[in-house]
Amino acid sequence: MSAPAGTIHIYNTLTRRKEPLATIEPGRVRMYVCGVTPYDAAHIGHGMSTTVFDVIRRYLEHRGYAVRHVQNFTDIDDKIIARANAEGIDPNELTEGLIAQWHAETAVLNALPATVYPRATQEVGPIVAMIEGLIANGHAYEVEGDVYYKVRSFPDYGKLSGRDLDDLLSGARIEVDERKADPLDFALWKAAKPGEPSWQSPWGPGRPGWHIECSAMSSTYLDGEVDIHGGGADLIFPHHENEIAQSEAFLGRQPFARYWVHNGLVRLGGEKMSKSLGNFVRLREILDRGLGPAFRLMVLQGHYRAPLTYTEEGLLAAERGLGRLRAAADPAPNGLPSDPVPPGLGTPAGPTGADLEQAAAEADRGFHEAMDDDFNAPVAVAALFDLARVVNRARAEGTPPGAVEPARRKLVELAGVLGLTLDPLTPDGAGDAGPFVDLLLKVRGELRAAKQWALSDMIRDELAGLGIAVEDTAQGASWERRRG
RNA sequence: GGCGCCAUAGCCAAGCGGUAAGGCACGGGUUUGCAAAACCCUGAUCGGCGGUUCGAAUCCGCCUGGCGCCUCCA
Repeated sequence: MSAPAGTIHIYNTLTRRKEPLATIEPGRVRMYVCGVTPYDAAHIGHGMSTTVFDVIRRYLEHRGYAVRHVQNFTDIDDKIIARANAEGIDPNELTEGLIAQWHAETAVLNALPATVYPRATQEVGPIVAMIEGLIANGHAYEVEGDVYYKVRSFPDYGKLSGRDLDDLLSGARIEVDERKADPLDFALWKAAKPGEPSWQSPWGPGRPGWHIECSAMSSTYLDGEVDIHGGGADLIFPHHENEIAQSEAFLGRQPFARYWVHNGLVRLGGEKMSKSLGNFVRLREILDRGLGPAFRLMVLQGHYRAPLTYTEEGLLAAERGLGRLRAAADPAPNGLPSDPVPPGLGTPAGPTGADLEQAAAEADRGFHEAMDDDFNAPVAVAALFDLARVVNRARAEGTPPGAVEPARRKLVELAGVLGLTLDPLTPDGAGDAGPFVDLLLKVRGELRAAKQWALSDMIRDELAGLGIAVEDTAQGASWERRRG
């Protein structure tokens, strides 16, 4: 095992600086990541966010923290109601299906499941209680069945997004609702319109506003105080700003969350990808092609706070790179058995076991230094590639498998910390065709033995056309299914 | 109009004061019956102009070009 020693530093959107991680409880991290509003299929922006926070969580756990990871579903809102109406189904039916799909897709992405997945519709009690508290302490008011948050009552409003209330007003893109005391006030509770799903409340039937559910759920599931509060950069304003206003006004203390962490947004064609712009790629399109791992690597090769420019070319480049890592991580490359020769003994050629152990130690150190520094995954990944090169070179130069093994294991271990599984592709992916491919290659082996090059090459070319890559080695032919 | 971010080799992308990580692609090799895979070699002075400094891609100013938020959004 590795023995990381440094302190983890995290960039905090609130202070705009990297800060050493100091958790509320030693050895424990309370992490709240804003989940989705399930009204449509997940796109790759959700995939990026999921991957980013999965890696953060995995790394924290790797460093010994017990992470309580809460991720919500905001399963009631205008868009859900509109979509359900359009499809002629109940909103619950819509969200149930999409939430099930979400779980399936994030599992394929190899994201660890959250500790808890609370849903807004199942937390109405705590939500109502919080709104009542905000009215009681003067931070909210009711108007005709709606309840609004009084933005001017919270002096710190704007501290997360760096905004000034008067500047916001001059933005002038806020709809004027004469019933609100201030145009910037936002809804905590919306009175039900005819035909809409609703819950009973002291202000009549209605439903929660957009931001209050996260305040209530983080309070309920993380005892009102959060270590890491995360989400996409597009949530900084107004969502997280409003969450702070609600939670800190309600709890009467601050900070409600210590570290605000935001991932950069996926760009497509030079601009932000989003459902509202209509320029999105569904996550499923990538997963169905078996490129989930490549997607993860693509995300990891950029910094989590920087925007990620998504292109098909970039995804395939990641898949190629992943292939190299997989080759190095393969315990029995090209059919070679990984014999149990002790490291450092009688190495006839190539780097010695000691060389490889040193390379593994260097990779380990580089990896942890990078990840400790605000989860600098691209640098950590570079350490993986460096180690992979050392492993492949050693094999090429004749270092015995046993001497290579420690470095190979280190590669698999570190990749695993990032959620990258480096299993070889060979067995899966071809389904029932596997035995037939084996048979063809057996025949081809006979042809090659007889130097029937034209025929044997034809078999190889035809298989390539079917997406099966054949490689000849000293130990015979191996094959794998190409992804992409 | 307000707030903020970015501009690094063909593409993607780290670095954030001491003389440019990594990935993909391209080209040249080694290996191979030929391939593939793997390995080796090869490429940038960091958008432009000034300034600070012994020293700047890294700090400051201006310019140009992108982008995000201010409205639902991971």
